Amino acid sequence: MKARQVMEAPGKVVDYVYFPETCVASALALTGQDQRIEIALVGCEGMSGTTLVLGDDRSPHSVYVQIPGEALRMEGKVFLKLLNDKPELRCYLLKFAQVFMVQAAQTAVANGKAKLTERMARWILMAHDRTVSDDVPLTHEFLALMLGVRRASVTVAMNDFEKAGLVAVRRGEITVVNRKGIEKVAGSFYGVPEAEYRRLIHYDTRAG
Amino acid sequence: MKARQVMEAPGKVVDYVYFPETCVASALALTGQDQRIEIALVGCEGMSGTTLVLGDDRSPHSVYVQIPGEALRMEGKVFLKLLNDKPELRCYLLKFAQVFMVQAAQTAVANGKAKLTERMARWILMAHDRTVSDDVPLTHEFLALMLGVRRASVTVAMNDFEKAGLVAVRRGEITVVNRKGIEKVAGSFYGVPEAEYRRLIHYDTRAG
DNA sequence: CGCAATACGTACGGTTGCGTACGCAGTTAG
DNA sequence: CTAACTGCGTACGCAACCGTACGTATTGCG
Repeated sequence: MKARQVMEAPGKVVDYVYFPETCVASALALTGQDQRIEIALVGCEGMSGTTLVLGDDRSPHSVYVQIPGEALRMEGKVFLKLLNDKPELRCYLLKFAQVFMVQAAQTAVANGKAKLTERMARWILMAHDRTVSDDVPLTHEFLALMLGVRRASVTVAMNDFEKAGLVAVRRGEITVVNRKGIEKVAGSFYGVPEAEYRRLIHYDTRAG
Repeated sequence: MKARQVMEAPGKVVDYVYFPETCVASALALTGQDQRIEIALVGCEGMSGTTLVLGDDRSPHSVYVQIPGEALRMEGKVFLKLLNDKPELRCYLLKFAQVFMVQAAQTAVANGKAKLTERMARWILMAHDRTVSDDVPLTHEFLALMLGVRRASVTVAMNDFEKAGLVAVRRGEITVVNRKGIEKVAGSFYGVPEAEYRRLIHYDTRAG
């Protein structure tokens, strides 16, 4: 999967569901016109196309690849058949849908109450959880789109992070240096969906 | 149901599911410590306890009555049995879960990109959709909690709304006067979950 | 190798909303 | 009746972030 490759488009029928292996995808919510913001990240812990699990056929969000890598995909129709044949699969995937919802809810809290640095730390941690290396290939421009802020604000905040020894920054790439430190910055804005995931699906992320 | 009566507490097992008739409930997301904000409103169009529909037994949110009124309730265990016996019921309720998720997602967008006046207009409309009269009994203090802003900010914004002839304000009560006008203020931050609801469940709200 | 495009650094005034604080009015309780 | 409480109006300095803009460094491409 290449960067910015589309998995779901808002209002469109979901033709394929994707199960990321090493790539990471962003789910963006959008208003009727223009305004958009990220609500969740999906990596190997989840899937795109949860709307099918919930019995709908169209996506309410825009989902696309944020960090390139590999993913498995399946035709929507085949997936639906599988869901019907294997009740335990649906049961499992419903739990991921719940985690997804919790992630969206926590994003709402963060967007409403957290400062930019806290939100950015949260985002870096979520991305880090879903990548194999410590490198997150992403431009400030895109991160700004995700967080719904100016590109320049990201640049300034990221430089502060670098000065504090939390990350290393190169053109189009961010490297996690001091994860604990970033967790400290994110504070209580990071961790709730991750804990929920562990509780429901019993699988450990980097967060431990 | 009296105001502030609890339907779900975060991390607790959901003993009862509620189906509001004339009351309106708020779902709040909270971080590990203190920070909280509303992510969705639930009225007669939906239910509390969607987590049970998704196969979990604990609530990730705090849900309580915001506007008093009547509601039906059912024991969680009975509800689960019913879900298993009636697949079409589960199918229906999964769609509401999806609408709930979209509502949370749109709240995330609004919290990230909208101004206070836009968010407040959005909230008033959502509450209005779920009440029978045009009166929304609610203090500025509580609305501030919902929106995650200062109480004083709500007061100022609400007075501006009143001066503009959009609402009438009395102690602890807001009356919708010019709904169209409020919709104009909310702009594209209102309407997405409502359209989704109509699409999935074919039921018209006041908006329609 | 040179040019264009991309990505990042920086700056400045302006707006929004915060934190805090105080006063007043309506409402309830003794 | 009066005191306490709750809800609302208002004020002031301040921090965060925006919109806009322009400059610089790196990269890709012809």
